Amino acid sequence: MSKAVPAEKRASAKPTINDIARLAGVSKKTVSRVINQSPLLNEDTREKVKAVIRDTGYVPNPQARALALGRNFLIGIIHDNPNAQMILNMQQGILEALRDTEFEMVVRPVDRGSATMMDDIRSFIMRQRLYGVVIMPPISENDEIARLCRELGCRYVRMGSARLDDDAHMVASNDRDVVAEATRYLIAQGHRRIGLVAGPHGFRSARERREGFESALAEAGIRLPRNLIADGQYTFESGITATESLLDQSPPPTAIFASNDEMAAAVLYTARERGIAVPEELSIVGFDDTPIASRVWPPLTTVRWPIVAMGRSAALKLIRGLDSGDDEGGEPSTFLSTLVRRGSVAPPTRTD
Amino acid sequence: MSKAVPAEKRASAKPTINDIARLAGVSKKTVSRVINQSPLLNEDTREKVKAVIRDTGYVPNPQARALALGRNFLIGIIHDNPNAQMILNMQQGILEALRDTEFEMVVRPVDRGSATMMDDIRSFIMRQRLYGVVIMPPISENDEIARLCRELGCRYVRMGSARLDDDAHMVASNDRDVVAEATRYLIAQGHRRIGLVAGPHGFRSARERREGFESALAEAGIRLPRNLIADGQYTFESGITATESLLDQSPPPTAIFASNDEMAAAVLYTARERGIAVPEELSIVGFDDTPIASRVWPPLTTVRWPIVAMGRSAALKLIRGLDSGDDEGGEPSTFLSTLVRRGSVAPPTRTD
DNA sequence: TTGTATGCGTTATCAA
DNA sequence: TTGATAACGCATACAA
Repeated sequence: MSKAVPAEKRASAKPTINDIARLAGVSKKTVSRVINQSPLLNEDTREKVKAVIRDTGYVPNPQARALALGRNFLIGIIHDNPNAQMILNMQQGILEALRDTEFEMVVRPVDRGSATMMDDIRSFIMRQRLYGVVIMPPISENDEIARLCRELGCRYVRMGSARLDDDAHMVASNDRDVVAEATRYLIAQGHRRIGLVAGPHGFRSARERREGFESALAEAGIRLPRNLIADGQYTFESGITATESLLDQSPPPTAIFASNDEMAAAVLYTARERGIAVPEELSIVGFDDTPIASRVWPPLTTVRWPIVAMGRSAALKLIRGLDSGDDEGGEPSTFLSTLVRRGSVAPPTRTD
Repeated sequence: MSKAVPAEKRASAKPTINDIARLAGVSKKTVSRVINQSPLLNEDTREKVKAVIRDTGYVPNPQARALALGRNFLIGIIHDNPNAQMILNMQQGILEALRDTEFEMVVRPVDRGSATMMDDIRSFIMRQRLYGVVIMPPISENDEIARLCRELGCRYVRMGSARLDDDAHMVASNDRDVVAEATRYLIAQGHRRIGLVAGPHGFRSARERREGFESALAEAGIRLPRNLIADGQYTFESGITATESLLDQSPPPTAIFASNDEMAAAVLYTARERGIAVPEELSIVGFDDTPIASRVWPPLTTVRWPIVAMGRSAALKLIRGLDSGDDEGGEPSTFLSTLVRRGSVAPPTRTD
């Protein structure tokens, strides 16, 4: 090919694989092998090329790689989560794992109410040729999405409150266990009439937390009257309504476990509104350890799950999937949440 | 689930521009012209090709376009923001603008303390060949980053509390005005000793809010003693310290304006800790209208800025930059924040 | 162990 | 107004 047409390349132009090959006196393919860490390469050649790459500051063009490989170096994060802090913590964990790799993170909020949600996700994955996706709760509980990912050949990891999938596709917390622990803590403080603000029907996390709550009561031989369970939707507003129905009982509960912090904050808010002293007349336990839990007065006893670590692990599962088929000896799949004890729990001052 | 969807979407058989050209009986360049809305095209040809595109469900491959064009269809969002809700609202606004376009959003948190921050941003923009970036406060106040974007030929829009750049590169709120309004509201309630929890030095938003506060006091002829100004860092913890120093004054203020909600929550927290009744003994005003403002008791009077609309506008400024050189008659650059009155303000019960 | 030729899906050049 | 052909930067088969 003649060099009549192309103009003299500017010194500032980004070097390409051709420049490296020319400067190192090898073919492009050899440079490509160095980049992709091919095992069959003479060490001297490898070092020579590496030196040129260092000197020139060469970085492979991700778009060209994406085109040639038929897939992009993008990790998607799919969520329909109202909890901003959780999403950001997850993003932080994922980005920690992606730091110093060629991957970038793209975010896609979805609307579970939308009729086109599955198609949206499909075109998101297809168009961007995503390398993999991390699916956040509660949308992660939707098995359809996991099936779609498999169908499209897109790696995925789901985050959730229980094991919904095999180890390679899951980072889970032990919601049931830790809620049982939290409930035992309330019982140990002397509480017997304990109310539950449950999460929405159909949410696995809601079920896990409820079952943990119920199992701890059963284990202590405490009967749970039906009217001490109020349904919530994980929102502050629904928490208000649920709390009102609990506090209207006679006698009212001396403690309430709310299935997330939003609703726990609503319990506290409602108690204040009614002039009920917390924790003296009413103890409260939440779940998530979002910032709000530590910013209200009194600060809320709650459950903290290691979301950043889960995000990091989820991303590593995705990008490590390259070399190791299974995940044994790799990233953990279950993460232990812990009870954080703050000022919203005290022994009951009233006994019935 | 999505069986009604046209079968062309199968992963195995994605049509390419060649397929469209063959089916339409034209060259690929002509198809390319249709895709890119080239003006010099026979209408009949255009319609014919469009019909084939519709029928096949053809979608151009973004990776190939990125390679050929030398730039990607990605909008970056750069932030170093501790306020999760603000980031998510911004993301929502940007995504609303990007919906039904070929653009995707990629998120990049940065660490202003890091020595490599500028290099991180540079390589982020260069490697991904970003189409444009939205820069969130407070990092948006850094003029170096704007200069870097210009140098790299990357479009950018900054979000901030004041106009730091020209219209095409800025979405700003009127912090100074609205804080003056909030302060006048406190004065109208009868407050004279009003404390300020200021934001960090060097933050433009902190300066704007402080100046709005001071101007309203000056305008009412109220002298602001030096010891009624406490420095904060926009964090809850710093708000605690600042509030303590204010409440230790004698006499203490009857109202406090905190430069963001995190610190306003800290004011409330500290007041509760000391048994000071809010709003009877102490009125509180915050800024941001984050979820926490409406979830504490009493709910906080605060300033709400239209972040979703600002995000939408920022993204539109970026992707509209194509056809219209200037931004006249286009997206607005200034957005009006509003005072949200809740229960944390009341007339003072004590007069000095 | 290394190189050559070709493909990935699109856009740009320039001639028809 | 349209089309043949060459980029774009990298990876893979297949040779050497």
